[in-house]
Amino acid sequence: MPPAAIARVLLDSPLPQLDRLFDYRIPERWREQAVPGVRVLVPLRSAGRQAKGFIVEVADEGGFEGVLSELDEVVSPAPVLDAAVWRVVRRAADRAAGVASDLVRLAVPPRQVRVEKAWLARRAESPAAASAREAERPSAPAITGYAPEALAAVLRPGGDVLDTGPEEGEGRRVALTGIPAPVEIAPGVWVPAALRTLAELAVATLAAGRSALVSVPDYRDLDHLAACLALLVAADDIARIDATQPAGERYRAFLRTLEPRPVIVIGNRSALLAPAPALGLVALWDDGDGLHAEPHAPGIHSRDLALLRQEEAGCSLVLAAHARSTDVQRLVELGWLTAVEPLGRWRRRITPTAQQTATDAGAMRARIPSTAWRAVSDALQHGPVLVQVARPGYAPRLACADCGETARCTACRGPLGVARVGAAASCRWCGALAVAWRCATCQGERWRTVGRGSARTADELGRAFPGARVVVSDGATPLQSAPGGRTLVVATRGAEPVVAGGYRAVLLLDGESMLARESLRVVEDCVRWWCNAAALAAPEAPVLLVGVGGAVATALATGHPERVAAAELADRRLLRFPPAVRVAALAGTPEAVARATTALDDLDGVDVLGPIELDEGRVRAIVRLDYARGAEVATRLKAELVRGATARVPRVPGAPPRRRVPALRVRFDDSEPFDDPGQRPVG
DNA sequence: AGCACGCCGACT
DNA sequence: GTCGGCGTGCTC
Repeated sequence: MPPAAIARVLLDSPLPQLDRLFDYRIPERWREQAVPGVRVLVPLRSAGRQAKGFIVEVADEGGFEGVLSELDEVVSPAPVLDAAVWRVVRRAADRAAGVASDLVRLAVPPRQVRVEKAWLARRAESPAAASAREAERPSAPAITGYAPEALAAVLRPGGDVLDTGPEEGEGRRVALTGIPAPVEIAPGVWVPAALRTLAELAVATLAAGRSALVSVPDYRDLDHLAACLALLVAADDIARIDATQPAGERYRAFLRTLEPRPVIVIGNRSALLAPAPALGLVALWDDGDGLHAEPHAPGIHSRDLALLRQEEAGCSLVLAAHARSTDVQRLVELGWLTAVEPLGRWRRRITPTAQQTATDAGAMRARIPSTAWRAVSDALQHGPVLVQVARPGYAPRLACADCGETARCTACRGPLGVARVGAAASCRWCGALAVAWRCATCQGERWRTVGRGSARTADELGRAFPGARVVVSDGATPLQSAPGGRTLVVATRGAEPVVAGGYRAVLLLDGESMLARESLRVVEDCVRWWCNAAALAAPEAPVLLVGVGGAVATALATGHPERVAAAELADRRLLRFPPAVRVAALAGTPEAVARATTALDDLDGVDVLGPIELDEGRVRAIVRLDYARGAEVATRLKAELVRGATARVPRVPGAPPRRRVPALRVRFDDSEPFDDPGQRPVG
């Protein structure tokens, strides 16, 4: 086939009105190199003005009627935008009324010229290397702790969409409950068993000659996963893609995923958009973790990326967690995912323990019921004990000593707290020291501490259990692992370290205040935090949850956290809240928001909450939509975004700088609008 | 975003 | 007569 004459190019621009393919004539000198996936420079509108972009496809004739410009330059012959990745990116952007290039930036790391040149040179000189290494394929490991037949479909090689009928697809997409205990993978090296499971699944996929993508929410998970994989496969079989790496290393890992030899890609969100040949498995750990929600536009959740990637590749999908999210529960109930549990002996029970009313026995004793107190004492004889608390610092909140009103920062209205024993009060949002503080309500000048953070809990436990070493692990300074022996580990939720052999007891404090947070997802978040902490306990160790009762406690006591997800989902269906429906938050000028909601007026299965006032002159409305309406709503909102981007903001005469704030912002599937911003956690 | 095009007010 | 203000629209 002769080289094509026309390149269809995606421009690297965040503007919604440029989010489509532009045709360019390929000049003779670039004919060989102008292939799909390469970075290019193209003229845009006027000579001299250049835009970066990617060739998405080439053709002999374009659909464009006008006169075509010529491509300026093929930046490099490396085809960095993979065709399959492009299809996923396009679909993901369309689903969220977003701009594809925002996702391409996530999928394709910034170019590193030296690294790329070295890679291209190596590739040119040894095309035989790939086949030579075929012989070194790892042997398939067993998947520890699960019935082999439960995961057989996940591990079946092949899996092209075309040869997979509905029956054959059965069991290929799985909601996997993790094994709730740490395991020793090498002498003295302990990791959460669930991450070993993901490593085993990935290696089994590689052994079948296919690539695997594994995405985890945070870096401690990633380190555990990497440690497991390092014991099972060669370093060259693993590509680690995460944003904290030096740029060169990251780009080298990314280029590895472009090679024809199958690879295991690990990382966070970006790993789900790695090219990876012959994709056999997409796996995601702990989809409920907030770190899987992308803060940047267009804010696609890792779970959605995983689902789209799996669908595009027709491969296996594993969404693994200790506690099921309502989103995964929905997919299980739809039959889209098959639930797989570890073999029976691994059911983890969390024992609810009633909160005692305070007596004169001391504050700490009141906070810890006597049964729990005894359990901790006993467990400390045998090894470390984990105490989970809700908040970091010494005193998470201060209140006016006179009127009791929450003490707030004079600069930003954030809540004041005390980080360490004897430290000065400071704002938990902006960090400003509270000098010359006065109560906004009663003008009082003295405050008192309210509640206990990790530091204060550690302080008190240290005194209550003399002879025990106390260590603190919180969001600011998380520990990957903690020492054994007679140790009390006080950790904020999500920052619990792993200890050798597992904790001999786990005490979950502050359940009541964690549940009191005003958030749509508070219950499933709490259950997730508790189950994840419980999973760090030794197999037979007691796990005690203080001060939580009701159906949630019952589900946890019987070892069935998924029942909480089912009940929550049922509630959300009644209320028409996500994930029973999809939502789109529309923020902007009242006119732009009104026009956008009007554009959706005639659609069934779509309703609008609000708009409500935000800050100066801006409003927000929430659109709720049935899943079946997703494509139509996204298309119409995208059209509104294009219009809003070109229409000017009404100008105020005499106003100094004309704000270049877009008239309309659209964000799909973000539950933040349902949460109380006043209780925003920080750090 | 940028940049050109276009249609009304003060100017050599 | 035309220089240039910024409102308007487009980018293969």
